Amino acid sequence: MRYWLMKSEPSDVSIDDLAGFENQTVDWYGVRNYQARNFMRDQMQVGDGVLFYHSNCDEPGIAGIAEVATLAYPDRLQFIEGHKYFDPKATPETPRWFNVDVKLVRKTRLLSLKEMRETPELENLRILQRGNRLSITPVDPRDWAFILEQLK
DNA sequence: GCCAACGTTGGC
DNA sequence: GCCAACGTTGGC
Repeated sequence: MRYWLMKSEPSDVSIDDLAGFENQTVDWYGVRNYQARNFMRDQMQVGDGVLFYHSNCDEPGIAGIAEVATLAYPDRLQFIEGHKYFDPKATPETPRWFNVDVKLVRKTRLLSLKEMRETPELENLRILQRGNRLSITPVDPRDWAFILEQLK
C-alpha cells in the first residue's frame, strides 16, 4: 500500500468533475513523462491512496481523497492519430504510455498550496520542493496521515 | 555521450 | 503573461 499525489488541472478534470463521472472514476490519461508513467506502471496497486491536487488554477491545492482503482494499462489516447496525446512511436503491440483508473473517495476542503507551504510538518513533501513539476509523486505515509488529519 | 535549443509545467 | 526549472530532442 502506497500513497500518491496526483495533479490535475481543474479546467480538464476537477474534483467535482470526478464526482460526477460514472463510478466516480476517471482514467488518468495524458501522462507523457517517463517518471510519472513508471510510478503508475511499476508501483501503483489497487487501493493505493491518492491526494487529488488541483494545479495550474486560481487556487492550487489538495481538493480531495481518491484511490487507485485499477492496475496500469495502455493509455488509449496514444493511438488516436491527430489527438493531442497521440504518440507516433507507440503501437498497440508496444505501447509507450500507461494509466491507472482513479476513483473518488471523498471531496475535502481545499488544502491550499499556500497553507501547505506554511505548515512546517509538510516541509518534505515532494510537491513543495523547489522546481518540482512531476504530475505524480509518492507521498510518505506519515505525510499522508498528517494531511488526512488536516482534511477531517 | 554531450549539450544547445527547444518545449512544457505551473506558480505567481 | 512571465519566467524559473526541468525534460526531451537531435546534431555531432
